[in-house]
Amino acid sequence: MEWKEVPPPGPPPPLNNNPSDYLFTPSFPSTSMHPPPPQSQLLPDNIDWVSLLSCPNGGLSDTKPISPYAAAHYEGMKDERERKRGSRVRKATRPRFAFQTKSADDILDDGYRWRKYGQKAVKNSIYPSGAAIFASIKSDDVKEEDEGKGGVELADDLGRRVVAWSYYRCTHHTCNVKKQVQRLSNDTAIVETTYEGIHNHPCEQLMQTLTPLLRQMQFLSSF
DNA sequence: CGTGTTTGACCAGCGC
DNA sequence: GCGCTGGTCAAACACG
Repeated sequence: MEWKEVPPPGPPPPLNNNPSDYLFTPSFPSTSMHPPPPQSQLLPDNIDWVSLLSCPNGGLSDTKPISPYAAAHYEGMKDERERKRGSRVRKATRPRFAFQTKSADDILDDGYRWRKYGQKAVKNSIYPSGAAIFASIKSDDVKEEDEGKGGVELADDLGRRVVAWSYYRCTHHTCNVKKQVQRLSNDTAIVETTYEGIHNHPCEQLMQTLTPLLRQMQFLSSF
C-alpha cells in the first residue's frame, strides 16, 4: 500500500512534527477529530498497548493519521457544516476521524469484523446523492464495475461512474463503532474511510497475533 | 445454520 | 407542504 499526500487548502500553520507522518484528507466529512497514536508508538521496543488496542486500525494496517493542521482545518469546516445542516448533525459528538489509503481493496483489514448496513450515492459524485436518484440509476441496465467489497462503483448504460458511501457497523454485540467507506471518483485508486466511535473491546485479530508473544513474555519474566 | 450483503423503503431535519 | 439529503432498517438473498 502506498500513500498520497494532499495538502490542505490555504496557508498551513507551522508544523511541530514531520509532515511526512501524515496523510491529509481535505474532503473528509467528519464532525470531530480523533487521530490514532503516532506510528512511532508501535515500535517493538516501546509498545503502548493501551493506544494500540484502542487504535482503530489496531496498528496492523498501513495507515497514516491526519495531521494537526488538517484537524484544525476540519474544525473550521465543522462549524460551516453544522450551520448548513442544523440539528441533524449528531448532538453527542462521538470520536471520529478519516483517512485515505491507496489500495485496490475497498475494505481495510483493520482486524475488526464489520457488517454492512447501507449504501448511498455520494454528493459531488457524477450524480447527486439521494435514494430516489440512486434507485433510478440502479435499475436493470446498470452494471456493477467493482466486484470488491465496500464502496461500490456503478455505471449506467452511458458508462458514467457513480461512487457510493458504504455504511458499516462493528459486529461485536456491545460495540457501536461505525465506519463509512468511499472510493474517490476523481482518483479511483484512493479509498476514503471514516471511523466513528472507539471500540470498547480488543481487536480479535490483534489479540490472536499477540497472545503467543504475551505468553512468551510472561514466561520469560517469571525468571 | 450462521454470517454477511443487497436493496427498497423509511425517517427526520432542512431549505424553498 | 414538498423535495432533498444523510442515515438507518429489515426482508430477501448468497455463501461457506
